[in-house]
Amino acid sequence: MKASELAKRFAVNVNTVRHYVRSGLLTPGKDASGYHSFGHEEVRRLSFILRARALGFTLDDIQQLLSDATQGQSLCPHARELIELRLREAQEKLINMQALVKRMESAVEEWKKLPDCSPCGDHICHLIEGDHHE
Amino acid sequence: MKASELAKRFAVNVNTVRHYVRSGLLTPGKDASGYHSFGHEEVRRLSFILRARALGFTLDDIQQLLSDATQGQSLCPHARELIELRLREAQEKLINMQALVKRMESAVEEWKKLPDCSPCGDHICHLIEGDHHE
DNA sequence: CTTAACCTGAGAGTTACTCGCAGGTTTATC
DNA sequence: GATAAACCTGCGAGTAACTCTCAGGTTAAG
Repeated sequence: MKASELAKRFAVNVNTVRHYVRSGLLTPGKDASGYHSFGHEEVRRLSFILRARALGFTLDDIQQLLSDATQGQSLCPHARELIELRLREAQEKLINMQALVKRMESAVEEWKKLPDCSPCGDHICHLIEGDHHE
Repeated sequence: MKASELAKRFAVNVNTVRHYVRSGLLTPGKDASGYHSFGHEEVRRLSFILRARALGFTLDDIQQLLSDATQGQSLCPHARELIELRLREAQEKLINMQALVKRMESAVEEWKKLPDCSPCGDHICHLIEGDHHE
């Protein structure tokens, strides 16, 4: 199976597959003319990668887990540890995003009440510099 | 005022100030020995940049707004247009983050009920590959 | 006068792709 | 059998917004 076929099968960009090859997450063989040759094992690995990615693991995490696996170790403890770390990070990021969206939404609302202005010696843009979102 | 003093005054990393200089957001003068010299104008610009950044504008947006301002134009219409765009993007990102965090939280919960395993021919990690989060 | 502390620009590293390129391969058409 | 369209390859660079490191120059302290 060639890179483009694999990509189509999983509905991902061919460049994503190539990116995974380049970063060592996938290690296909080569056919006579130098084309990648993905077998069952690689299909399974890509499936694993996409699942893990959807659960918030980084590509580096996934690399570590796959390398645990090839050493025959149980990677579950490692996976549990990593997902809790990534979850904490994601929760923090989520809180920041929520606050940002709120700030943006109130700014848009407030700005509706305010007229346009021109930059003068005192300010660059009274909308952005104003005290309505402090 | 030198870069490090400006950074301290706004409680940002010196490298952030340098980054803004490098990307043309700040254009300080130079003293006799080649050190940056930030005046009132630059202080005001940095203040503007940080406010705008906190409202979700990208550095590129801010660059555009500042360039509107130096041309004496009212940048308010532009600012209103940009913030609505960035708000829509942020809302979408927020929704994705919420979904991700939910997926991660249920995975962590589900995994608590499951034992560790070793990789075998059928799977790499039954936690990640399992159907409990479909 | 030396040394520590500071400054500079430039370059690389971060994340996870995505795109473009030059050059080689395969397939289809004439 | 020639040619062209449609693939494939590795590699380099671009994305956002910093952050870190480096070598080399400057200044303040002892």
